[in-house]
Amino acid sequence: MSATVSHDRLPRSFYLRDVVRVARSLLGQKLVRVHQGRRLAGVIVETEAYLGVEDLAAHTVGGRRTARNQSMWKVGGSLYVYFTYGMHHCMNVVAQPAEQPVAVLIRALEPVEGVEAMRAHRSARGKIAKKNRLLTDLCSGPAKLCQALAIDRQLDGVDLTTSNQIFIERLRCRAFSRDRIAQRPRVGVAYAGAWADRLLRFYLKGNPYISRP
DNA sequence: AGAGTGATCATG
DNA sequence: ATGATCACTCTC
Repeated sequence: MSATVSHDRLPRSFYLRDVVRVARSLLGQKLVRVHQGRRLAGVIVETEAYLGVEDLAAHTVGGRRTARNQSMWKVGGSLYVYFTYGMHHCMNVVAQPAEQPVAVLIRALEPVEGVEAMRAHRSARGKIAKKNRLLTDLCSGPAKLCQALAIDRQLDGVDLTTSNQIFIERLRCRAFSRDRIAQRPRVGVAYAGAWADRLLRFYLKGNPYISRP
C-alpha cells in the first residue's frame, strides 16, 4: 500500500445515473490527465447537461449518430471529445447506459496539479491573453481546460473508469447541497428554442474559477 | 462587437 | 461537391 493518500476513481455506477444528477455530482470531483508522465489535474467547478435526442442543443438531437458524436452513444463513463470552430476541443462525460446519448460538458476547473505545465500548454497555442496568466483564467472555459490538460480527439471514446491517461477521482462522497449550486441556462445555445432556457448549467456559487460570472 | 479557423453535416 | 454552421476564445 502506498503511504500517500489515494483517492478512489469514480466507479461505473456513478456515471450510469441520470445525466442531470451526474452533472451536479461531478462538481467538486477531480479530473486527472496523465500526460508525459505527469499529473495535470483540476477540481470540476462548472458543468452543463445535454439531454439527448430531444434536446435541441445536443449533438445527438433527433437521434443523430455520426462519426463525430458516436462516443455519446457509449456507456456512461465514456469520454466524448469534439472539435469545433476550427481550433477548439471540448470534453464531455457520457452518462446513463449505452444507447442513451446524453453527456455532461465540463466547462471549468480549479487547477490543482501540474499548473506550470498547464500554463505552458496554454501559452504554446498562439497568443495567450495576459489575463490567462492568472490561475483563475487557466481553465475557465471548456476549450481552455482541454488546451491546458492536452485533451483532444485522440482521447475521444476512452473509458474514464479504466484509462490510465484520463480519469476522475472522488473528492466528495456526497454532491454539494442545492443551495451551494447555481443553476442557469447553458452557454452558447441561443439557437435551441425552448431548450435554450432550460436550467442545465451548474456551477459552485461564488467560485472564482468558473467560465463567466 | 468581430475575427479567426477548419471539421462537420445536411443537402443536392 | 458545396456551403452554412459551430456546446469557443481573444482582442478590439
